[in-house]
Amino acid sequence: MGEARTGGGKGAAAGGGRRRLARDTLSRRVILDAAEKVASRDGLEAFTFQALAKELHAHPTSLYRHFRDKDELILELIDDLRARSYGGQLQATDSWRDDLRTQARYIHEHYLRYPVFAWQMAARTTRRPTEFANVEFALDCLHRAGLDDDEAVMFVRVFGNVIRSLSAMEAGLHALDPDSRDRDTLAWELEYRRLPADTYPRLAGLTAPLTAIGDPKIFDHAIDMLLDSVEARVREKAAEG
Amino acid sequence: MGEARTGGGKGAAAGGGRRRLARDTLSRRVILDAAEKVASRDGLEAFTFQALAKELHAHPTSLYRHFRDKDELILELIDDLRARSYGGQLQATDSWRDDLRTQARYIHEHYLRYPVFAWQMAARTTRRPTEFANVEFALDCLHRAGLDDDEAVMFVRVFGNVIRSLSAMEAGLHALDPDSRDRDTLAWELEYRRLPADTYPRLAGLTAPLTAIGDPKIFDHAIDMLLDSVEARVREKAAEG
DNA sequence: ACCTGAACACCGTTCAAGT
DNA sequence: ACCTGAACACCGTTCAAGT
Repeated sequence: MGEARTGGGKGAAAGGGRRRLARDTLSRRVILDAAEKVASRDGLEAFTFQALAKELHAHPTSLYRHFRDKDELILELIDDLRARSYGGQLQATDSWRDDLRTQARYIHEHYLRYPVFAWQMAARTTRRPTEFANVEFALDCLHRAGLDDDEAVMFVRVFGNVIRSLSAMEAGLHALDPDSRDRDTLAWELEYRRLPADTYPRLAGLTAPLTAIGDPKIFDHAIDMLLDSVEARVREKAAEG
Repeated sequence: MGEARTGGGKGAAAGGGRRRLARDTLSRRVILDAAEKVASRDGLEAFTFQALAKELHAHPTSLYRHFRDKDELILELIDDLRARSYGGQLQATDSWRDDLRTQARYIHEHYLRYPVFAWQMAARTTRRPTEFANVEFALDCLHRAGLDDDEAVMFVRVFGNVIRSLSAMEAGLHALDPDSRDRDTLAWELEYRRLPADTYPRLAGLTAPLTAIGDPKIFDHAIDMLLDSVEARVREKAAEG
């Protein structure tokens, strides 16, 4: 909101008397690489076709030859980043629980590395190998744990949705401007504890400070609670039969 | 992306030779009501100052007298909607578990009713009475369950973050254009199950269909698993002495 | 005091024109 | 074929001017 823009200057459009780009300089690959660079360097607000074109020393409208629209570019980029970030890195060990936790951590880290696209990564289905491999891996872990198909199918979804949505929220928080972020964090630590005891007895009586919404510990706790719940179910099944 | 815009036409700006708005027609209250109307009726894309001004038969820039910027308007609106949606509706019963589940459901429904602001509702701290009351209520439930302060503080955060981020994701899915939504849902039900058995044995061998990302059952399952985990902790404490 | 008009610096996207 | 320029229909926001 109103922070300094990179662009502009005063000279002729896009950097003075630049000459025309050599034929076939642009391609999906080249554009995706530039897109990753711009997104990581300048953030969500700055991720525009004009900024991207500038990075490539090209004209904004040239990109339309290679991608139908911005949405197509983003979806493609999401898959590309995923593949490079944890494509084929997951290895099964002899502990299904550790494996699921490792997977959760990979995904979580990936979101924090590319907060710009967090929301889209969480909600869209790309139908591409990395996505397939993730689901396959989680299903395998749950199978090894001893869940049957119905339970595994539901849990893989609960687990996946919680991982992705929590990661997206946390990543989004990181992408917020630092001022509002600090104000929010402080609110949880201080403001909330000064509320009148008659209307908010529990809040007022708290001995420990409230954890802030963006606290990284929350993610690990949530994952562990879900895994505990699976383990309980597994034990229950063992006792039954 | 490219669907019909409400605005425009060809006549003079903002509806022909309209005359000036009577003095003091505008106020925070009036603007917020119009904002809710526009947001629910036309969705996120259409939620602009120009559309809002049109609804009010006012000039877009008039709104700046009453709100510093769009961000301030949205934050204020979020709190307003929350207060009207479940302000003071929560009543403690004799089951802390039911109470937490009811709270989760209220919040979930609220997000689905206003998907436009789902993301902002999930991540921002408004520091207003409805938010205070929600935290107070959840803390009270956990206290009644038998958790101590440290545990309650962490769990209230895990629980709240999961509720809000899952709700935001689901709401965002509902705000997607129907085409991509249908394609995604079908992908999970069909495409995923036709993958080659040699690379994806677990997926290929599934007897039950994969649940789609947006399936409403997921939310309830996630909540129940977390509550199970609290109950287990409570039992553990009781056993310890 | 409150509302409006003109203007600025941006967006994504289309389409005809240059090389 | 591939890149560019001009143009269109928007954005949020500022600030001087009308009533």
